[in-house]
Amino acid sequence: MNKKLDRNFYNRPTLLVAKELLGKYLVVQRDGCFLSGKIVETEAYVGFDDPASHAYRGKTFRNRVMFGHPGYAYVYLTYGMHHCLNLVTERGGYPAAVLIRALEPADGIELMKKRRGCQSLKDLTNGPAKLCQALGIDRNLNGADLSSNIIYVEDRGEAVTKIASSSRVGIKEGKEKNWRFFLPDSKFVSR
DNA sequence: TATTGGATCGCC
DNA sequence: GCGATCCAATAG
Repeated sequence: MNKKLDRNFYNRPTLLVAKELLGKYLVVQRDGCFLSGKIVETEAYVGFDDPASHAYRGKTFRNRVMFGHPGYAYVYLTYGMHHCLNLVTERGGYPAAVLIRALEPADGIELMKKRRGCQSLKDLTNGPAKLCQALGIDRNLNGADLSSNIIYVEDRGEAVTKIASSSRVGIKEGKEKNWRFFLPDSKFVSR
């Protein structure tokens, strides 16, 4: 019943992918551990003219994965200590990705609690850096293929009824774009 | 080569 | 509200 999202899913307009990722499950399995969570919050970063995007000033060593083919993970370090996970969308050569901002923990909750040093279910994965820490996502997964068995997103057949949008979080420019999408009824949305 | 500030978090 | 702590992008 669970269906892994393939490259065709990611090779579409980023805003559409960002919305359709809501309600799907992010899975990370390594070292005999199976971790997953339902995606409840995303943000889109699109093209050459989006001042909030890492790609705005052109291709660099850090952001090169964003310029590559769809269906790969772009993981970067921010504030010198936190990792953030993006899923690359749209055609090769066009920089676009969806930032995964929050999950509802599903599988492997005990390991997530241990890694986060936190017992509260609500605070385990309700932020982009928190979910990376909980699932053990770091720059070793930068460029990872989302059609692999290490990291991927799957559809578990759950219907999404309500989606809300707002300005993106933590950026200075590009605030006029409502490119943050979330499930308004979820307790696991950030902030 | 030096400086600055960031798609954050957790504690004060 | 603020410090932690690395790296990329700027300025010089």
